[in-house]
Amino acid sequence: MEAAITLFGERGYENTTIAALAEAAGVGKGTIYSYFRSKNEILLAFCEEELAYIHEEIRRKLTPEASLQDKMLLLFMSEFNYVTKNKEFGRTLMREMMFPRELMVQHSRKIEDQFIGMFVRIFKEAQEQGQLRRDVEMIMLCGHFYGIYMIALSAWYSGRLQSEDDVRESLKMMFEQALTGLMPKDGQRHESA
Amino acid sequence: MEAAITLFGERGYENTTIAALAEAAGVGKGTIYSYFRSKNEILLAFCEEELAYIHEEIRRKLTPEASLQDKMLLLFMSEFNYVTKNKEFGRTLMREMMFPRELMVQHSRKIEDQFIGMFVRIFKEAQEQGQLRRDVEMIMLCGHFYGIYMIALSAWYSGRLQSEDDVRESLKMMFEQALTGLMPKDGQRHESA
DNA sequence: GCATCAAATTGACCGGAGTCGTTTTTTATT
DNA sequence: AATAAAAAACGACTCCGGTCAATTTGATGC
Repeated sequence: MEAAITLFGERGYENTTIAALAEAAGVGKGTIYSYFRSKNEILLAFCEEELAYIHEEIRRKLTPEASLQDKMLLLFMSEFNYVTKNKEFGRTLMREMMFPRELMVQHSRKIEDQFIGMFVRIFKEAQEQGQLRRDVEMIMLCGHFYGIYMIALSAWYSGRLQSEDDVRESLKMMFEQALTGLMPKDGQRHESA
Repeated sequence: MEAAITLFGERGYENTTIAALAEAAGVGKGTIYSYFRSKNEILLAFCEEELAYIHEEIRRKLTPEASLQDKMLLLFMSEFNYVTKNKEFGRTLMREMMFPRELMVQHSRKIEDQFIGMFVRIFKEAQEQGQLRRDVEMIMLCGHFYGIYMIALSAWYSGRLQSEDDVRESLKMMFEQALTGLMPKDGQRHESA
């Protein structure tokens, strides 16, 4: 793991070979595979540690009196900055997180659960302040917000959103829309030309 | 492409080697790489064709008088069934679609645009019937619905949602919530115990 | 028919992920 | 200390995606 932190940081994930990792760790190539089942598993283990740290940091930055939107924005933009510090690294991570192979499911779940923990805390506060419906399951709320984040991230990877600011603006707008709903308010209905 | 359709169908994407593809097509390995830049590019090209066909089929099934939710459900469940017919094939496709490498961006955009075309048609109808706000950009609407689908699909890949029915139910519920909004209606506010 | 050049084709080759039979180290037993 | 058994470490090897220099094909002009 120490070798991974060093080498992934230095040259990125794809440019780090297992052989190099083994050498840096002072062990044989085969030994690595008796602790990790694949190169991607090393990445996830690596991120599990890193993200736990980052989440702790986010938690400290979160001011309880901020609006739900602002909290979400802070959380996801921190995440975004971490994931996209190295574009190719983040891509591999997100691919493995969102669409894990059978072997990786436990890992990606563990990381997801870190997220869910933070979300739930924030959502409960928001419910108490009357900013969020109480009749929507926590896991669904997570889904709504994370779904929006995923789409924004994906749009960034495909070049539809180009800058960090584009991403922030999109998130902000979509959070607002998700909260108020996509249906017309009754008054606005039937204004068709 | 013909060889790809045959072999991907027979043994799946990962179990098809470029060498096998070349042999089946009756050409050398190198020749393939003068038409496609990578194995994944073959996959995307393959899906571009397939999906165009499937989308045409969906379009035929869509009854104009159905509710927005029902239309979306039909569309995404068709998609879901296609993508998950072969789990590993779908995983690779979704990974490449959502988090494309620089080289693949054009391809994944083309496929996305097929989707967006369908969405826009449906959304316009829904707006005319007063089922959808008019002050939200089309691309944002796409984002909301596709985001929900992505999350559901991801939950299926990570085992949180186990059956097709679980996925359908989740989609249904989340569409409803996205339409009505996650904020409390004014009446319900401040009912905290 | 022949020469020339561009385009297309090819498969030997390369690098890296992952496997496996062998060797080394550790632990347990007498 | 000697021996046996279990665990850990190892790196040569396999497999496959992708590259590239060499070769073949085909078009054009004389």
